[in-house]
Amino acid sequence: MTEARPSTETGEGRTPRASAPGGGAAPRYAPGRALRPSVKLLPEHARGHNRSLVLQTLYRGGRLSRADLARRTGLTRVTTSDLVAELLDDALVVEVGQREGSRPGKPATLLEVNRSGHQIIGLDLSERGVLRGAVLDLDGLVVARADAERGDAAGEQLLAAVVTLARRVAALATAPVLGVGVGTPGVVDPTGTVLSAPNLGWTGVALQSHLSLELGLPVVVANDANAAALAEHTFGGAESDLMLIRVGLGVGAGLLLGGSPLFGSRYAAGEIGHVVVGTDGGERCACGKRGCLETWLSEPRLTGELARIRTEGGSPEEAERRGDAVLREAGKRLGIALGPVVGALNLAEIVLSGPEELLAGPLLQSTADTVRARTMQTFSSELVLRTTDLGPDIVLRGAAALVLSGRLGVS
Amino acid sequence: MTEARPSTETGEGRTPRASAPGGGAAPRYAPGRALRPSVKLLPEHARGHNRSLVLQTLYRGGRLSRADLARRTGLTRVTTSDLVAELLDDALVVEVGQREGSRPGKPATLLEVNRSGHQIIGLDLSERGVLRGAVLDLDGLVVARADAERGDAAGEQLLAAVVTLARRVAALATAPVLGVGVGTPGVVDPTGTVLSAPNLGWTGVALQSHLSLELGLPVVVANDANAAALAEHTFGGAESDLMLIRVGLGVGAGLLLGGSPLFGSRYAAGEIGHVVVGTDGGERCACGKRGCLETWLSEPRLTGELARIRTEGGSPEEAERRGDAVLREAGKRLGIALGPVVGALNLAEIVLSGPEELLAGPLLQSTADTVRARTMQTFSSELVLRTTDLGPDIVLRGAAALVLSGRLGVS
DNA sequence: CATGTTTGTTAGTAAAGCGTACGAACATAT
DNA sequence: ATATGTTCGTACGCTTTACTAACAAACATG
Repeated sequence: MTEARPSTETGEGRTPRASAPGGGAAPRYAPGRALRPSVKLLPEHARGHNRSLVLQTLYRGGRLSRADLARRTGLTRVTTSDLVAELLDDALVVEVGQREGSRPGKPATLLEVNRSGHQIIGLDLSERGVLRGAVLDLDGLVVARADAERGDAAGEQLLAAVVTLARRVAALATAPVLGVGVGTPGVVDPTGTVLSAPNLGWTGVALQSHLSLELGLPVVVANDANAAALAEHTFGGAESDLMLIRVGLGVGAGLLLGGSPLFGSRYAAGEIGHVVVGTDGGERCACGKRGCLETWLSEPRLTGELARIRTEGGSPEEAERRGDAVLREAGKRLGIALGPVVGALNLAEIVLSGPEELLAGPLLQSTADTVRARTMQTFSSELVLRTTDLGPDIVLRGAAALVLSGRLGVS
Repeated sequence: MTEARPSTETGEGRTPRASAPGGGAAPRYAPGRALRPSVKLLPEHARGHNRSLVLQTLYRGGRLSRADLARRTGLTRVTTSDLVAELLDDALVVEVGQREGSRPGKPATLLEVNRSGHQIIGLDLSERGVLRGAVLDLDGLVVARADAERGDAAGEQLLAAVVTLARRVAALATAPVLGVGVGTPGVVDPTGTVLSAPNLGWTGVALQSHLSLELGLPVVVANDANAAALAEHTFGGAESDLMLIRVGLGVGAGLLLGGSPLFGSRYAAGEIGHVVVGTDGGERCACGKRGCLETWLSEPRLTGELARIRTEGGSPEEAERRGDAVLREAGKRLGIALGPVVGALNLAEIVLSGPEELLAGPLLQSTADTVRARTMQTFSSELVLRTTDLGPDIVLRGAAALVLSGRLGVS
């Protein structure tokens, strides 16, 4: 079931330049890691890049022949053919018959991404009280699920629970596992170490290397909001300059700029929950400040407020009116916070993810109105502001997108 | 004097894979353009990358031997030697004697970037009423200057004036010109076309290709604030997650994230002047909204306000007190606008550029205080907020940095 | 003076992509 | 039916790139 090796991953010190490892059917390339300008670039890296390029083209373009791929990528038919042979070998691509329609010349052999040849394991640690896991296919669709009660586990104990869940999910896979993606709350560095996640009781937990060692599989770890943003881009058809806002216990954001996730100087990009918004005070926040975005927008605060209104009586219409006012105010605050970000980044799209019944109505509308009223018209007229279509599985699917992106260079 | 060919630059269609063009001593590589995942990557591109890597290492590291470079880059001594030979050939690097000090082994031949082997032409179109030009060395220091009155030239006429100035500056160069960098206000796309610059009366002006054709030199064009941000990073020792705020006629910003400039989905990133800030009204802005950042922070508005206070009389202490209050309020507004951006991007550094007498005192202090009061402590405690050390030449030097980065891969 | 160290270069090898050329398989014109 | 042209996929040889191995030069030290 598991196919890839334990993956020391980073620090590949002395890479043997041989073509295929003895291990058999393992994918041969760890493609396109971020090309920091301070790293040497070998021809074999170029090959990995081109291999990803071919796969990516096929992933986006549907059924294509080798010649089509060559035309689209700019590579030669020869080279393309060679790369395709490798991908066929690794069971990432399959031939699906010949092209119909009568044209002159030899009929083209159509290729497609092998949707059933591999599966991906996704873990979502961002929900309160429960650890969620799933097996997903290469399209990011959930094939099987397994959850685990979190109880009040934290620290080491929680880490063990995550490993156990991952094993249970892995057992559900019906095809070789391409890798494990994890979306976790907190600050995560690029090596997959959770630097700080108060909700989980984690500080400096080397989640990626630990899981990878325990499972013998490649593992990719990222912040849940970043994962969700990637999901929105890969599976939700979102633009490549995207901000995803997650409303839950707190408020967090994931940013995709020019198609690649933003980490920030201390890997804490997207932590907007404790930004003060507006110049007119506001409630006191747990962090000590007054008027943090979370004091207006978090799920507990909103549901609490709505419940209070309902219990206070009054006509149903009156309650709805007051409830909408609360939601609109929350949306307005979000809009106020987003204004400068939209201006500074020239974002193309903002996506809200969280409890649909809270976000989808007056809140979203009010956010949109506020952003438009507070930024240059050029920006706001081209800005798309919407709620996600990916539903509650967004982080699981984002985890899958992490693996696709990290292992295959597909996004 | 000019050495490089007219530079069709983009769209290199059929690149002959021959090693050196007949033209003689021209640098052979146009290095490290942004590696979009949708572009094929050839071994020769890898070589360009490695060449840049060696040069960059030397640029940052001072005097190093070939063996040193090999150790730092991870490349072999052989490969490094080969790349260095090329760089020597192109007069980008020089040998500067042997290493002193008694160690065993053959003494090392020290190398250095050839500071005087090439020069760069920088143009700054962002100042009111004047076009500024300069010859700079590879360290970004101004060697010679030439300015031109702009008068009320705009559109075609202004474009011609820019070409004329560029020619005058080029005539001042005393070494082969590596390229021409231009910092211009407005929205600039990556091909160097000015999509929109109201101040200059330009819409869709293909500045890069026009200049390049006229001058027969490689040309790089960017927004002035982006250029300034790059200058701050390359010459000012700033971090690689940086936001530079330019206060002048309006307010603009340039962003450097992870060391590379951010363009935004419509290439309009950094346009924060017309973001509404605060929730308490404010003056009406030329753009029609109320409370735009520019209504608090622009140079005309601040100098006007200060002049008004001074003419209104009162004791000097009273005038100073009231002047400081104006500056503090402006700083506070900037801080309010920056809060969400700092939180969303986890910036490491914010640099202010503009009239020193306005920015350096209470304004800066107030901005810093406000940002700290309105963002998570983790962020603010690690955030550096300061005015630039590069002075009024920041855009010229940024233009030079553009050329260094675009032509040599050095930043 | 022998030995060890560091530097920089020479020679040979493996990988990657290109260009050319070729057979296979099809449509269409004669 | 045959000839011609087109498109697809592959085989062969070449160039570029960076690697390994080996070596001479130039120094310090016992």
